[in-house]
Amino acid sequence: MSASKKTELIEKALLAYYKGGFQAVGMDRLAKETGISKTSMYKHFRKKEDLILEVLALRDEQFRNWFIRRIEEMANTPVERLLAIFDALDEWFHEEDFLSCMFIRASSEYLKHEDPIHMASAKHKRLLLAYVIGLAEQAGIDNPGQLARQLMLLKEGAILLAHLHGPENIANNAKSAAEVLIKAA
Amino acid sequence: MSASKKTELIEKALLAYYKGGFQAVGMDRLAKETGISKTSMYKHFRKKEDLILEVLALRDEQFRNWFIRRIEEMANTPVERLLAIFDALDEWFHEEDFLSCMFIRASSEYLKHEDPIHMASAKHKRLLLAYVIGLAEQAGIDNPGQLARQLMLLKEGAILLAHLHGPENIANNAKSAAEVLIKAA
DNA sequence: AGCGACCTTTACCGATCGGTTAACTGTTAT
DNA sequence: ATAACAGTTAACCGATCGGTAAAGGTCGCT
Repeated sequence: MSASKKTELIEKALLAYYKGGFQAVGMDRLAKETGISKTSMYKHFRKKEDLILEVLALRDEQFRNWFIRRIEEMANTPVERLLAIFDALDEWFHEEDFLSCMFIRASSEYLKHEDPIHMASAKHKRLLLAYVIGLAEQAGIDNPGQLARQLMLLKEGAILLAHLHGPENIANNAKSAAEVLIKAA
Repeated sequence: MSASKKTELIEKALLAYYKGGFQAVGMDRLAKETGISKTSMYKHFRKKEDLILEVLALRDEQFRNWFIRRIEEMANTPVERLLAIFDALDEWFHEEDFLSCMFIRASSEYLKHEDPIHMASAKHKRLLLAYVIGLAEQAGIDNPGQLARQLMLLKEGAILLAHLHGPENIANNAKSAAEVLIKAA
């Protein structure tokens, strides 16, 4: 299998896991859906966990790229960008196949803090937090870490409730809370 | 099996699922851990899903009782109680075996909106929201629904990040955001 | 004692799980 | 022609999955 085939496998696995869940999608089903035999998969990944970790690495890159690019397209000043976080979320929530955040779900399926999959999920959230802290610093806010963490609370809560109760008004509600928090900071 | 035995089974299943996850804990393992044979279990539950639904019903009752009681013990005015939400969360996050919220996890394992387990999780969150709306109304806040939903965003985000990054300062951070939101409302 | 009704246990079902073995195919070098 | 090699495949492994059937115990009742 070529390197591009490996990439293709990871991309297809990402879609299958996103639609169906990590534990629920087995290696046989993955082989059937991707058209790649199990033996070929296991040439590249010692364990299922290793494949999942590569899937999460791809998703981390994809999502952060999309999220940050979208925010910077939609707003130009740091403060506006802090608010644009929630406009980007709103777009995401209204995608046809939105099924929560892959990393939230991963940490719910792999519960223990020492689990590599759990740790990868935590890392993704930390990287996003770091970006938001950067925006808060550029905005000249006192205690940018505190504001950024509060906006992340709103963001994670919004993802959850958009999945549980549907996307209507969730992001907007979070955005108006964010406005208040930013003005106060 | 007596009715009390059935209750005992549900209680033990709750602990096993909370520690290990719904999909990861199979019926055989459950039978071994509880000392109750599979056949006996299937006398009372047609499917595993039915058992999970009863476990979630118990958890819903347990958690909401504890949460509301704790809030009302800690504070007396409606506004103070809106803030005490986050003190109660802080206690929860620091429990030794805290492993996120059972309903968040359930909705991450059973993704589809039509899934009964997913729906039970959504219902739990709606019941909690209703309680918070009640507090906001008692506090005489304009648009109590909006404030309550925003506080719920903070709450769900706090649960997630306490699970992913550890409990330190998460609830406190959410609480100071809540103070700002309440003052503005 | 003997019958039946209930409850529990053991043993089993086919399907699927994550993971491996060994045989097969196609290409290249000699 | 053939040997060596890489890449792929189907077939298989023991374990476990959710769920069931049949046998075994225990009880009150006659």
